[in-house]
Amino acid sequence: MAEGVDAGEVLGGSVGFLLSKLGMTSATQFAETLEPLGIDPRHFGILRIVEMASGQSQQQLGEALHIPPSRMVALIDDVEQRGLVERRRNPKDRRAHALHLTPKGRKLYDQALAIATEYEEHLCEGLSERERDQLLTLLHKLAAACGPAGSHPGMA
Amino acid sequence: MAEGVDAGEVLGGSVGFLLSKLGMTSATQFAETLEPLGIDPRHFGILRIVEMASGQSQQQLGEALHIPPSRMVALIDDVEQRGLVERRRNPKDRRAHALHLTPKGRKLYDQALAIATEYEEHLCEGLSERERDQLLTLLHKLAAACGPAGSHPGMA
DNA sequence: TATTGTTATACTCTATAACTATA
DNA sequence: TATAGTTATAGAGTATAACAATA
Repeated sequence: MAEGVDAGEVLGGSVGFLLSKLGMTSATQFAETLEPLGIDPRHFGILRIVEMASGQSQQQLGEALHIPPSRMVALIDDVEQRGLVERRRNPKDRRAHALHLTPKGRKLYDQALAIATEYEEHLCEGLSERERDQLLTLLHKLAAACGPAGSHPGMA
Repeated sequence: MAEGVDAGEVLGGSVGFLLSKLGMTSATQFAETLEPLGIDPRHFGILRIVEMASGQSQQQLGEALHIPPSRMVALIDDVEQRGLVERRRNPKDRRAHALHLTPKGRKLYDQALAIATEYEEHLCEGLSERERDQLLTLLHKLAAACGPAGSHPGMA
């Protein structure tokens, strides 16, 4: 039998350990809820930033997300082949690709947002409204101290 | 210029997003503080579980951590070559390796624990004692709802 | 000459499954 | 025959740097 060993619950009193564990678990679960849409959290991140900053070039977005150019190619290829994002030639600078959501992309982004909201509810369902606000506040405090804002390191 | 795009701060109101982002950031930072010791968080996890469950076999520990046998080999090879963990033949079953910390391994584990504690302090230094307790309580609540306990998924 | 996007190469990490030695 | 540990192989994902088109 394998239960001579009880893994884990020693560092349960550590914020860092819990944060890292919960962060990974919730990210995995979120990815699973996104699966029916055929995308993963990184695609979601791309759709989100293209929506926020329509018409920007690949490398501009890549810089904002700390993704190297060569990786952006594959990522954008991916969402483009699904008909979610469109590469348009910029007439002012024909080297650059201006990125835009297609109608299909916008629709799917909205669906993904809805799923994200739903997952957020699920994640927090053990918490009262007040506890949830507290948690958010505390996490923001931590985030402020924990390195210079920036985007989600999971993209990079 | 690349700052036409302000990445990230839209989902800042999401517990899931913050959790995942902070978890990854803190894990990376913790790995960096461990670097002077020549180990990373996974080695630390191995040392920790060997310390907790001395004399267990590779596969018993692997099961507890959800690490497949073939990966355990490389991991244990690693800590053994550094003289931190010892594989002893079990006379009762000579197929199995009983794992033990060496004196050097124990010393390094203690050092790593000290570093972990120090990093934990650093991580929480923006929080009052009371806030820190609150956060810990809230994270535990979340953890209870978020899948069946288990060990840190980063090991598996 | 510098820059956007692309491609090619090489490297790391991992899981799968074959293998050995013991049982 | 079944199990502990090991090794071999193949696949995914990635960064690096060379490359083409345009500026």
